[in-house]
Amino acid sequence: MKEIRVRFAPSPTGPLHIGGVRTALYNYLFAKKHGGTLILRIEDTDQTRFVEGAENYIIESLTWCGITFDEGVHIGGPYAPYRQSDRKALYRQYAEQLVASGHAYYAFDTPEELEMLRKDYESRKEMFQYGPSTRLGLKNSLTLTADETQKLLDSGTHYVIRIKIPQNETITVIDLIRGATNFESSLLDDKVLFKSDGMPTYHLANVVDDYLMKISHVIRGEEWLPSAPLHVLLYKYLGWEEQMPQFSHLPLLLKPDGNGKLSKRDGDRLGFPVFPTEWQDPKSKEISSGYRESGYLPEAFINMLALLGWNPGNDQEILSLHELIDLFSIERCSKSGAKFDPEKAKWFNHQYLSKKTGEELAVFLTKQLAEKGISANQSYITHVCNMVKERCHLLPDLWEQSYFFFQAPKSYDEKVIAKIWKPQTTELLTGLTTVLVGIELFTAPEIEDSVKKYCEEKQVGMGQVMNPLRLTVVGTNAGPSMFEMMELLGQTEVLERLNKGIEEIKV
RNA sequence: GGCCCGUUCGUCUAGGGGUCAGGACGCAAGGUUUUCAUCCUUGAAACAGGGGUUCGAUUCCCCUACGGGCUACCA
Repeated sequence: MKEIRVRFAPSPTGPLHIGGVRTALYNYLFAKKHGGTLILRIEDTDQTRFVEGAENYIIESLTWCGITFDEGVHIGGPYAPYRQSDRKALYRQYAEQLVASGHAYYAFDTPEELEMLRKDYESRKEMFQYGPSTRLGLKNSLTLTADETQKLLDSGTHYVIRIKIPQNETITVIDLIRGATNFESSLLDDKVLFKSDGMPTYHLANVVDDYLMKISHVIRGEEWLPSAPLHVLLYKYLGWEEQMPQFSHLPLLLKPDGNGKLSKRDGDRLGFPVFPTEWQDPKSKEISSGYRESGYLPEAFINMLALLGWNPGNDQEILSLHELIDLFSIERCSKSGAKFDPEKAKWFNHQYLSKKTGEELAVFLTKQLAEKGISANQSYITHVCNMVKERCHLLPDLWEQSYFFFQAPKSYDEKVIAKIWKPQTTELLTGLTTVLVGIELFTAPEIEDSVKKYCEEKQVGMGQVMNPLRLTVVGTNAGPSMFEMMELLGQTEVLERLNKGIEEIKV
């Protein structure tokens, strides 16, 4: 069987959004599943769209996701270089080979001429197509004599090389997800393969590199399906039909609301990240938020993404990277686009977060505390994490759910006071202080015991005491188990807060 | 406009000629909890429409509608 070699081939035109990450992920899963090789190739044939730092961003954000490559622009490999601009010298010969074999031709029309032609057609409500029906009326090596063509070439006139699309052929694209799709060649146009700046277009570079790098499967977004017949033709005309990779076109990721494919704007508009990690535009300096910075765990992020357009065929939703590799199959990818759901992304993160150990989470909370100038000992922080982790969805919740372990309340929630602070509360709590002072071993069970006894003595329900007590200790009516919390805070601290509360809370 | 792809609860989806059309997110109601959250239980919620084929179609075929993608010397 043919060796499995797949590639992720982004353009460094900006940060990679989650749709791109998913494409990378599916390539990764496919490669790992079949013991194959995953390659990172940078497709930077359009130098006008180059964005500083984008390539680096792609590498770093995928690394955060846990997606690793076997060959690529950042690690080299047997088919280096892996950046198309570094392979520039290589493409011209293939374009010229196509001209020589009669499957392509030189075209000398300027962009301005073509633009005018398009406008002209448009005004007649028609679409201009550089193809079989029009190419004989344009300035190219098909209409010029060999002499004239040569003269233009020699004089340094700008030219492009276009594919000569055949007249009445049906081109079949076999796709592992969608099956066979037929395209009529007469509806295709003579796409530019080689640009006047000496660079190939995507179509040529992609086919040449996939061939040269022995790519066995092309897994890419659905937006490439319409140009797949062109690629099939290229393999055929270059004489590489036997080595043509198998195609899979992934469905698109759509906006959570409304219609259309997910874009950067949607994130800003709806308040969720569309990029794996934070990105700052080098020109506008505008910052786009990332999943990492928003407090998502990479495992959760990847798990969520994997299930957007693929599923294992059973009800299991929480899947480790290892399980994903094990279960993945390209045939189980869905055909229709998936609307992205930010709420479910949070749910996934909650699942992973609550299963982390206190030690693991302490690393994050320690960092958050440091930013606020708070320090505490590690075992205390670990304890706190264990106590609050199940209440957290995103990493910043660690602090949101536990701040009162690190600072006494500065104020008390008015609404809660109104609801629970009764006329006899002050007296009840004052009595409680003497009970708490008397506890020798300040542990949760001991405290619970004493408080229960106290309530029985006073003939009041636990809530009468516990709710106001929580208010004095936390500042509001939220938080984990009071008794465990008190044990962790310690007798002195609890009494201090209690006394302060009794002092300050008046109805 | 043309070409191509698609269409199961609001969303992600399973299923596939005879099913109570299953799960998850979200939502609602109960329960647990001294509180909030978690958690547990329950509930509402879907086969786009019309024609075929068939004893039977959500499942197969066709048409329509709707959605999406592409239609650059961008990728």
